[in-house]
Amino acid sequence: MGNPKQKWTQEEEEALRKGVAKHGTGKWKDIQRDPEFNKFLFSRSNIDLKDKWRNMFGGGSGQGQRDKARAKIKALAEAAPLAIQPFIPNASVIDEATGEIAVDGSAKHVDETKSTPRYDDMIFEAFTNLNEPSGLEIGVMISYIEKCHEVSQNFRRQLRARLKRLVALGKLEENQNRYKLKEDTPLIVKAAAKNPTLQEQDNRPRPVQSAGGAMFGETLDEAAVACAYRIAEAENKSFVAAEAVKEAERVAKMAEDAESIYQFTKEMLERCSGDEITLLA
DNA sequence: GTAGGGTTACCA
DNA sequence: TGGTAACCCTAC
Repeated sequence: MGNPKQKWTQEEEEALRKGVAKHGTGKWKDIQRDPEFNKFLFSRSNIDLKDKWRNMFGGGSGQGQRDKARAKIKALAEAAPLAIQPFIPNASVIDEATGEIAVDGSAKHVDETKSTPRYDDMIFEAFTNLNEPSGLEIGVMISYIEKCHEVSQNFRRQLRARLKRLVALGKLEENQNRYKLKEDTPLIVKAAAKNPTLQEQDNRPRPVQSAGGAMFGETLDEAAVACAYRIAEAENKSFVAAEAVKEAERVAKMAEDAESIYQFTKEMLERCSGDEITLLA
């Protein structure tokens, strides 16, 4: 890829926006071919259009909606912090004086770490807090980080890249899409040293809360996250439907206007063709 | 033809 | 050095 990058101009972006408004997302070829926009987009391929739209708004489904989903998940997590991370051994929230897990501290911890820490910190935090001896699946890690931190648009891509990088650096090991901290990674040593019982806790089965407890073999954490996702997903669909209704209403209004103009023009034509002198206001 | 993940140039 | 945006690749 030695090609120099061709930055998008304001005109191109505007043409893309209008093209999407006219044809909808996913109709990149139609937009690109449309004579109205082609004069601005002739140097761009349909793929370019798709990529640019993804960069601008996070893809056809709308990054804004994905943000809303994330916000929803976070809101749920914050609304019920005890339900979401009740018993997970967490070196960050262990009371140094007593050695006990400070459950209330988990919410505080979440708040304190919201200020977009670096990916490495987030990754290691996930390893520490989710403490999975068999390795952490990337989806679980993403859910956890999205729940606890403000993340960028293409956070998932960046996270994957970062994980690969850490594997390459020998800080992590990957096995069947699960990531584990290498034994000699200082973080684990540090966490274990802080709380000597931590390693024992690792091997314990996760306790299940009786009130609305975990179901079907999931941990409570996973169940809560899955639940939050379902709700967010449903709300997304509702939002998309509402947008579609708005769009339909807008098109109907345009049709109505067009009809008025047509009637007016027709009337004028009739008057003019009938030798009638018509004054326009 | 499109979606989504990966790669890389560029910038702060 | 990390983040972003443009470009590339591949599966569907």
